[in-house]
Amino acid sequence: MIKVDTIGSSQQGSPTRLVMHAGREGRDSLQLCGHLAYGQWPLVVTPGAVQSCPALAARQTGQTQPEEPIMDKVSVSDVRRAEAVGRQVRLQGWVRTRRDSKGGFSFIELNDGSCQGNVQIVAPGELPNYEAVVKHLHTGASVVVDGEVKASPAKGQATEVHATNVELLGDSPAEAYPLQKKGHTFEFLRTIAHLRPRTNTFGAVARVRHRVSKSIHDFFHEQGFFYVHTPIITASDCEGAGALFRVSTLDPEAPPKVDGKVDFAHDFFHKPAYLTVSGQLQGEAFACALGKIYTFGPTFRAENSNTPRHLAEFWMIEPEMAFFDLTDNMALAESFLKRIISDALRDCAEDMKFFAERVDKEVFTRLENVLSNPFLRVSYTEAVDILLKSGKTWEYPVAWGNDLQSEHERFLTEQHFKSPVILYDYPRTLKPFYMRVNDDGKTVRAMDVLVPGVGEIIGGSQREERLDILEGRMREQGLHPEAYNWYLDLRRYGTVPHAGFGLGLERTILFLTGMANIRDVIPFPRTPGSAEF
RNA sequence: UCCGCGAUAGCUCAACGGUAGAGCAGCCGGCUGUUAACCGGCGGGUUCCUAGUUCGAAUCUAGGUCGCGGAGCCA
Repeated sequence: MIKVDTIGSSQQGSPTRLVMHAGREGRDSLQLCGHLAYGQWPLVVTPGAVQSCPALAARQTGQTQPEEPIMDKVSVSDVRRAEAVGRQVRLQGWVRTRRDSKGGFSFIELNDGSCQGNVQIVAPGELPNYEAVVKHLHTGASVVVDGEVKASPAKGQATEVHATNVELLGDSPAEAYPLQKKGHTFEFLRTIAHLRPRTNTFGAVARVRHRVSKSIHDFFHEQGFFYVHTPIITASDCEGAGALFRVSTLDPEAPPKVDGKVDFAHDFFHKPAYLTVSGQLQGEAFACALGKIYTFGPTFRAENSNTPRHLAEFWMIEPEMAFFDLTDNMALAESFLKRIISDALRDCAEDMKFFAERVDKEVFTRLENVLSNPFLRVSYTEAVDILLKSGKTWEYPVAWGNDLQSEHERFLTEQHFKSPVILYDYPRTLKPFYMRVNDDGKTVRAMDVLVPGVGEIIGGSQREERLDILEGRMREQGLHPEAYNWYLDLRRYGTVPHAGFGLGLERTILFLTGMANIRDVIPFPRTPGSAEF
């Protein structure tokens, strides 16, 4: 008997590298390390498992390996490939559906989340538990299946697994399990957010979301950026953007008071504290030291927004670059978005095909259009001219100095240009203090990237690096420069031109997948009045 | 927060002041290398809550709750 300590393995589908410490007693351990093709290694083990291991015993004693059934623990994704034919495998997953044949056997559609598709298990009537277990497998039940991968004689799949063993791990009573073998509305699935990842759509969303997250890290790493973890709790109540969630350990029933007001000097941080609405200011500090950085983390807005595009808790990516001007910033934003799209199309082909067929027929057209065309650069002033000359009647009036509304942005990107558009140089009165003032004195170096279908997906700017002008802008907006002392230090000591932007992860996933509601592209959405699960 | 729409079987919906139904799924049976399988049968309801109008309310009225869409705020 051998106690397995650790196992390392390479990517599935390629030769497997196993590192195994197998101690017979105490410190008498053996590390095996080598590149072994599938089929050579008859182990189905997990760390901590105690089991007999003839192959390892053979290695230790120099004997040849015994002949016995060879089982590789593999994913559904692996066995659906034609190359898997002939392999003996162990699969673990959840039953999607079962179809019985009076020929005396059953088909089981098995999914383990590794990919969009299921693998068809052929379970013969000869299995000892066929009548008792297999014929009562319900949607949602968890099973272990051993068997041989064979080419499928019927249409619909390249391979199927002929089971030699089917073990039920956890039943899923059909009369109670909410997920049925039929389409459900996203609205209903939101009420069972803990089960919805088991559906086609939400599995696909989760895999695309993972791929996008990885693309973000890959892209920035390759470009020489450093990932900086900016704080989630902030004690500066003056970040400007949006309503804040308060963080406090005071007793809400009886907070300490001074002069009738809550005395935050007795609170955990000795002052009022909040959940972050942006890591940008801290990001600037690190950009002004490391050159190019990005943040990627959760962000919180306490706004009472009830729309398919807003969450109270969402994930945001905020790159910040020293020695970048607005032009550099736009170029980065464009290549960044294009990279995310092309990675997803290449590496999530099956899931993207699902979205195109079942969620949004336009998704490929839209993404390919974005990939193959340069993003247009249009100044705010030009955009206002276009809107004024469009002959359209607007619910909100268009005039230089007015903020652009959803209807204006949608017109520009969806009807007028039919392409992603970067709008830049907005009136200074519309934008926050940290954006760099242009020589005209009227506009600031802001940019918004608008995409068809979603609207604003990126907002950014070149930052104001001149101390006196920055302080003036703060006062202009009713802020106290003293409260931003550390931020102003970045301009007092070795100030540099720099720029950055923010990208909403969930809005990016909406854009990529064609999903319509932001609550359906985050695992457990938090919205006003709703923090279930 | 404002405007609009909605809430009926596990799910999706119908019933438009007069006995609450269908499809799907579930259960049972039949049939089949099946694949959103198909065919037959069966069970399944506090019509969101509270109050009101009425001989009678799923239906009309008022208030509330929750959900969805549009707008604002923004990513």
